[in-house]
Amino acid sequence: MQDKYIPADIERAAQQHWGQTGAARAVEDHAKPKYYCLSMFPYPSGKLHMGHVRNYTIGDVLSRFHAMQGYNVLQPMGWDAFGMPAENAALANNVAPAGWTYSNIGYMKQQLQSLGFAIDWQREFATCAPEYYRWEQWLFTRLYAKGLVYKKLGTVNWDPVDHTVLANEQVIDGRGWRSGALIEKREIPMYYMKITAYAEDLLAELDNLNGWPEQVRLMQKNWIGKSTGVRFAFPYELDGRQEKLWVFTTRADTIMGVTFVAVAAEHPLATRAAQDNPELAAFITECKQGGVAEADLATMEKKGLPTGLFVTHPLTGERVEVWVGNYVLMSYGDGAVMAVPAHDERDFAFAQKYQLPIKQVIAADGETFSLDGWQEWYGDKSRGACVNSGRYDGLAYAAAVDAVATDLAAKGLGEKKTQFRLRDWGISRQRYWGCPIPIIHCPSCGDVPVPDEQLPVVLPENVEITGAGSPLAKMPEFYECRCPKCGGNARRETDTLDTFFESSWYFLRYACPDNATAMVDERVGYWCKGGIDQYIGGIEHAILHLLYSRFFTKLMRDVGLIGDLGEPFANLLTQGMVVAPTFYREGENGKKLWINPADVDVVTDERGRPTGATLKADGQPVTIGGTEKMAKSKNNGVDPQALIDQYGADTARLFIMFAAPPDQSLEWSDAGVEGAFRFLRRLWKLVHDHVQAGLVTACTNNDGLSAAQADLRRKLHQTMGKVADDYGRRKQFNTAIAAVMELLNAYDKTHLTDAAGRALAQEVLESAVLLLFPIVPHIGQALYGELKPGSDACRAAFPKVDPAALKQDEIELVVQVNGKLRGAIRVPADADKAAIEAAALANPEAQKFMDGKPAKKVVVVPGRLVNIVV
RNA sequence: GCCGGGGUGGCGGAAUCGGUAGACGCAGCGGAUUCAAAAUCCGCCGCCGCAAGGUGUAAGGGUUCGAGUCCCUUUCCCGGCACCA
Repeated sequence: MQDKYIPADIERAAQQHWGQTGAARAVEDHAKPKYYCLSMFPYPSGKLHMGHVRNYTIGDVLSRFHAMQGYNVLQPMGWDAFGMPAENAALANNVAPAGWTYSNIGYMKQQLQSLGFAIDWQREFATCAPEYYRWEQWLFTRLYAKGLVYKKLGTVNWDPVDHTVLANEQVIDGRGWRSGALIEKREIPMYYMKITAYAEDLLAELDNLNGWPEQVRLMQKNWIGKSTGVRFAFPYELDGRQEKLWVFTTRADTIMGVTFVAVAAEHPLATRAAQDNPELAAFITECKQGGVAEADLATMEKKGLPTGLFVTHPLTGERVEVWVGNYVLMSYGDGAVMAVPAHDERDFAFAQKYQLPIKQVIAADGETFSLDGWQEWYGDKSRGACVNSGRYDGLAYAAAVDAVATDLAAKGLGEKKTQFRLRDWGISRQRYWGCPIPIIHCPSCGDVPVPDEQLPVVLPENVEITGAGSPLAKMPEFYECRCPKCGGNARRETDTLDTFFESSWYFLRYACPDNATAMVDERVGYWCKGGIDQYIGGIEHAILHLLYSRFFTKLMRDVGLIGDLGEPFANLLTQGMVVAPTFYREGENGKKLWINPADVDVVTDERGRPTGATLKADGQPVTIGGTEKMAKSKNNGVDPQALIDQYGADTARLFIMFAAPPDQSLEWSDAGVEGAFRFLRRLWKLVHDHVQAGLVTACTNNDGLSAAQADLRRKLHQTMGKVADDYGRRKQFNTAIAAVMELLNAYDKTHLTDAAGRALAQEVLESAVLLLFPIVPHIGQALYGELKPGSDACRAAFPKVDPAALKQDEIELVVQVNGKLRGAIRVPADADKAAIEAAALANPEAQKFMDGKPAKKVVVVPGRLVNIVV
């Protein structure tokens, strides 16, 4: 056996061995329980980042652990290959998006392989391949036929200089990222998926997702946002016609406090009023400035302007003024809201700003209403009852809502309604590098889906990217076509699909990536039965990707593609972000140039806090930004390759698993990598020294062991139990590693040179190597082969606890006086409460702090402590 | 702004069901080994205090025999907000 741990050699050998034995190949086998372990597939951005290493190491640990437990494991990998960065790279470096993407895939695949993940590479695919995306085009046409895909106007960010639609990410402080132009909202026709038709289902099934973190279920629940309220109308007469202005409210109990209504700038009433009101027209134009991101809309200053139009209060008959408010969203509900300034915080601020009337209609016991400032209780529907509300006076929330709804219904002006915050999913993108939408626009037949025999609509790969408009719209050879229905000249849709489309079903395709005649087949039934056993990915996907994937599973069920699989992901582990500091300098026109942390020296004060930073290249200061998730856009990614090259894959894997529990965000620092490497070298040396002294048969019971040796064997079997629990139930790997470190510390301190000790040493080392094998498989493969010549760690079972080894005659209990730790006692493991109490009271340390006073109470916590209260 | 999560030594973190705060590791300090260095090994290591002891889990309050853990308030940081993936 080599006396030195040389990672490069053993990692090459181990990977070669796994390749030759097909160790990671997954084949359907009904004799074994299956374990489908899925990690979110990467976007091929160029090279792996730390988040990938973390994500895929977690997946590999769980895969290998379950394989050792006897499961038939599938761990696939692929590429989420469509997306905006490829177009940006094309612009910046004058390379074709396809070529750029495929070369990134090549590099990143080799990086993943060098990390030794047990991935079944035969199932690999990239979503930009026509063999993949043809099936989503096929599905699109089915959904279109069912009305689950439809067309309507949607609002986008429009760059008036580059004449192009921008993503929210490309709008910075209201300006286009390249042109610097002020962004405008623009309405264009887009295709939408009717996810709202499944809102009730998507909400209800959250309750059954016991394998999901509570926080993710809660976020999805709030995102779907079911609320029950009342949809009702304010009648009005305009241009000689009787009309109705519809609004939705969850606070119908406050309807008598309505002092104005507010509509969105895009609302037809606002458009009509602006016709003869130049000031209002100017305000509406102003409202159209800026991007469409909700965070921007919600944080901007609330502004409004009266339209000069009035509507009639449906219950009081009073005239109510209509305002245009920049905070009212056309996309939510009817694009109009009733305003009750007394009982809605936003309306309160708005009314104060514009001196609009505020009418109190709810009173709570012991509280005084005042216009001096907003108080929490004004808007609390769980408190108080109606006042100043005529026949509703004295009614509390629920009763008042019922009474108001009944009265509105009697007048034909409203009814109770369930509303969702969830909106339909806009899937059209005015971009090149995506899956073409399979629609043909015919002047006489309208929108016609592309027939199956003409699928796939292949995305041309050699195009010129200019950053202004979609390249496809400039390619007649792409868009000129014949109508499938009438055969006349027609134009192909040039928009592409949102890339979330690809990632909403890829996990099913892994079961049957080679099927050229169908989207999915019966193998999905084997691997996905009861849901994918473990899904692992970043917490940033907690809402959109996971919700869309759940939605797609239901769509595919309803199109008859798969049986009722239920939810796609039975167990979900949301890993925390790998975050790193950001650094930048401001270029011309205030544009931020992001600088990689590796190129920066941070200056800290004596307490270790950063006080400034300089660029290594020129020694000049750079600005310190926030600590954010590692991302290309902020250039704060740390390349794991240097780590792998210097220390090997096992050290990289061990270090990132040891640094923090998986669901916690991890602030990147490479301090401590050395320690991970040192631990592996120490493990190597322990095994080496033992092997040099001669292999023996591992001990299987406590016969002949000294007391100290029995302690070590107990520690070993406790550790086995702890590590299995950490891997299997808790999914907390840092504590599993710490437990094995403790075990080896104890091993070092125990005298093991006699025959019984040597057998115990063999047992400890064999077990420790297998306990760590899921995390550091290369060194595990090598060391297990040395400890048991001719064996293969890949086929070894996970160590099993011997209950006999855990037995203990005497235990130690802590003694507290008034909750403060004062001493310790040793008692027989089976001592009863009275005996423990007596021993604790007799403890000299305890007596000292009892100060001669009698015990008022003695609390005995079995196996832990005794608390004496005086 | 709204929704979700988090804050524990110099640092990463542990404490799993309300029961010994700081496991394990990093950094640091002292020592052994060495011609020297690297590597390795042994010891120390929250803060105050000579010690006895006191004190300490973002801040403030509460519940409890007992609170890092439960409740309330405040504060800072992170993720998401529908066209980044």
